[in-house]
Amino acid sequence: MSKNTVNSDIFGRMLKSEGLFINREAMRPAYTPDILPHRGREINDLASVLVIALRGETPSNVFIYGKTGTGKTAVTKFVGKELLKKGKETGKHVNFIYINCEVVDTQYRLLQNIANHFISEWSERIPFTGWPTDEVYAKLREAIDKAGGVTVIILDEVDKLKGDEALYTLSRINSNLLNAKVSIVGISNDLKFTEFLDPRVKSSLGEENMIFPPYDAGELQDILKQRINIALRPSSIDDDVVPLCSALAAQEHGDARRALDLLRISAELAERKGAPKITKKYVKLAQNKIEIDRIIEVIRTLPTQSKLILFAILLQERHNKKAEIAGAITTGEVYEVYKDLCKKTRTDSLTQRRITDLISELDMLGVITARVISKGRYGRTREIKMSSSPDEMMTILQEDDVFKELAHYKVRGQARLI
DNA sequence: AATCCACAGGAAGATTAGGATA
DNA sequence: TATCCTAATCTTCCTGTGGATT
Repeated sequence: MSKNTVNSDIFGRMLKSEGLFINREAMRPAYTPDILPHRGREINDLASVLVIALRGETPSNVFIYGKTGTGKTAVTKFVGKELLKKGKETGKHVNFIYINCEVVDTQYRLLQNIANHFISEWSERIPFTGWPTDEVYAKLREAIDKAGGVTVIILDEVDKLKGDEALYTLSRINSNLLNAKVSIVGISNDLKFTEFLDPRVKSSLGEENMIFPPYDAGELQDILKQRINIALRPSSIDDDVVPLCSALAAQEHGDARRALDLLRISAELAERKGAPKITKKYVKLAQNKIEIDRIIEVIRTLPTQSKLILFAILLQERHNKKAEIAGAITTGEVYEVYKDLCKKTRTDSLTQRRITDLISELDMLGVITARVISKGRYGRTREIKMSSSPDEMMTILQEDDVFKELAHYKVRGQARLI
């Protein structure tokens, strides 16, 4: 935006200006396209298990594994949609319920959710809380039986479900039904998930297992191209952008969501800059933005103690820079500043042993880099560095009330050896 | 070659928080 | 509601160590 434009009717002008998008939604993770490239096999496999429902019989329970962004959710939703469509065409009674267990994560809420799917009357619905769990279960049985037919229940991210009792209850439900049939499709990105399950649940849930392999770079390219056709204006993208996004996402275990995010954010950044084309430059910027957003989110959800440590690191680094002290920060320095911060905020301080662990935790989260080095005669310690953008981190930390009173805190000068 | 710093990081036990159970 | 259980957190005590210095 140039400085001499008038500030009136900003939205009007923004709407009029040619954007890069035709259909922004098609780039979002939640969007399910009509064609899923390179997932024909998986669609077929799942469908061949579930067709049985259209013959009025109970399909085997299925367990689907695969890393994030390998199309598990998209495939199951797609097959579900087709199943419902065919059910309607052929007059067979088929129900399809999709539940994300990260949102609905307790036995009560799971049963309540499924039951409410069958109950349209608001007054009849099961409340969020208040009923004994077995009563919800009874109501659920009643509702499913009344609806009849075959019900396919998708449990996305089953590993997030608290306790395996919910799964046990559900896997047994068929023996309590007279008029209806239920089969369960569990989705998880944790391959080791079933190892910790009750063996009874394990055998009943894993009648059929499917593994979704990650996409390779070429497949990712096809996915991106397909979305680009729907989402973007023609010739609004450089030829080398798609290969780049695909290659970057392929490095991260072939995550299609990642590739799409990268492309969408590149497009958004390019559009915001008023660029006519998405170029490599914007992919780099997008990558950077994703990383910063991730770090910001991590910091925001950090426990107070870790925030204090990070704050101490930031302060010490700022102090060192100002005093022109070369070299990275050490654990001991951080601990001293940290203890002082605790005193100022009247927080209980932890021992240095624990701080050691918390520092390596911050390192694993990618917020800082902490490498063990030896300074010979002067001991062994961790060399702590900020990964990037300390100013943003500072801003985020300051959202926390604990830091309100530390706004003007200064690290007192201390003599440093070496 | 021996010393010794300034911590790393393992082991085990104590404390705490949160959730399940009676 | 009380109490019991478990997993996570934290402390205490400890041994180990890379390499500049002596």
